[in-house]
Amino acid sequence: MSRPVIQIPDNSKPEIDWTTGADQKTMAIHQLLDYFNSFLPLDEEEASAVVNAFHPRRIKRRQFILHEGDICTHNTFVVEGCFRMYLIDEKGKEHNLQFAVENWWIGDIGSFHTEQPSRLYIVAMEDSIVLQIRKGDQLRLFEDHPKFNRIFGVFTENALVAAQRRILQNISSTAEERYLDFLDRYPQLFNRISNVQIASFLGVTPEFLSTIRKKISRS
Amino acid sequence: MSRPVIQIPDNSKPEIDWTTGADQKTMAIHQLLDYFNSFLPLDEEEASAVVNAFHPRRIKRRQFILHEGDICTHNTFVVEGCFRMYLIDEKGKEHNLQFAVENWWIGDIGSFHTEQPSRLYIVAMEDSIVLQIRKGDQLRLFEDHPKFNRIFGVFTENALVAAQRRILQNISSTAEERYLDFLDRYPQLFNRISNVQIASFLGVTPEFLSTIRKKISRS
DNA sequence: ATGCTTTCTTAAGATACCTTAAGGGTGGCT
DNA sequence: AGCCACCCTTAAGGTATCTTAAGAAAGCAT
Repeated sequence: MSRPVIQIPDNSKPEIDWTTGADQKTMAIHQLLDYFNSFLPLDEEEASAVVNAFHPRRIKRRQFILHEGDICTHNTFVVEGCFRMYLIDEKGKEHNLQFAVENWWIGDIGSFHTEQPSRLYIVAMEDSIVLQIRKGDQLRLFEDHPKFNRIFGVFTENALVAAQRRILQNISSTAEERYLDFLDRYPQLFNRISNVQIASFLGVTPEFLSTIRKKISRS
Repeated sequence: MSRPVIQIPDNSKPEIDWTTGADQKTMAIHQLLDYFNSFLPLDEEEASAVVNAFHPRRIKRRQFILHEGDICTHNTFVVEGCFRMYLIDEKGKEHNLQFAVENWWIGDIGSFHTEQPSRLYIVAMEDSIVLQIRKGDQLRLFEDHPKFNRIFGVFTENALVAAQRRILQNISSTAEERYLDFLDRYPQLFNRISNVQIASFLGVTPEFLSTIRKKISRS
């Protein structure tokens, strides 16, 4: 029954063969530069500082880029692919704090900033390509080119607004409302991520999400 | 070094009589400068920029400093007193997103940044004294004195980390665990704020919080 | 003091959500 | 092809939390 039809046209996917040369870094970096430019246009110097500061990396499905106990030393920009960041509680259950797909950032900001061990895991849910910047390089970027202070400041603010929104929803809405809002808000995610993971993000069991979906499909 | 040159009235009592002259602004501002200095020491110029940019204001209990539909035009530093920021849902129920007491910031960052009408209310729970800065003045402060970019960046990051922590707790913990954590985490708040408000912050009804408290007291 | 509002509590019945268990479907791997 | 891992669903019974209602205690206003 009305399971949402999954058709991902693959033609949009820039198939990147990492082995064929230096172009891949160029392509990935270009995507990041476009992204920065959409916030505040960069001049040549700033753009080349970005090129120098970020390093590309291929991540295989199920590969971790952060593990509990590690210090989060990199800030990560997703060029292609899909990640989730989660916590494992005392009972051994996973709870998804965040997803990240193309043009999203991911990392444990707390650990990155304080340099204390993280309690979080970040794992690739698909084969992925990322650009990473080390903390020291990011600080240098901020000092040498103050514009990045502003840009990253806006990212953090946006993340905070989204987090506050989610808190309000968690304390005021039912799981069904949260699920409907998720579908509305993240159309790029819901046909790409398993319901198990979405349930964990919403804070319900997969079984209960299933009954919610059944109820919705009857409407 | 940098302790800004601001006259401190010898009177160490926090009792502020607004009518007796200009000292009150001095005292309030001094508290804010101390606060900034505890993050990054300010030089004289920066300190005097703060003095010029922030305006003191007395807020009476039950008085609003932000109302749904308003655009949040100020960033607010609490010198003395206590506030809560909340949302009213479709059913007319209030849900507390945040509290703020001495040396905390409060405001609807989303509305402040986008200049769109807010959906939130901010109200004083006690007679209070605040220092406010207008958005334009804050931007000017950032431009003229880049250090404030960093300082406010740290504030925002800390707020984001706290918000993420709360999300994880909401999706992984029971109400009792959340309440115990609240007591642990905000000892300055729990004997100052009514249980009705705490319940609304935790996302439970006051009745249920009452049964939680009863259960805890029996241990 | 008298009343009015707010707070906290208690309890009974309802609803949201979880746990456990089971079965079927799909895709990857050999 | 066959097996295995993972995902999705369904259902029964349990727990967490809400709703409604009521009453007692504490603060605030007239």
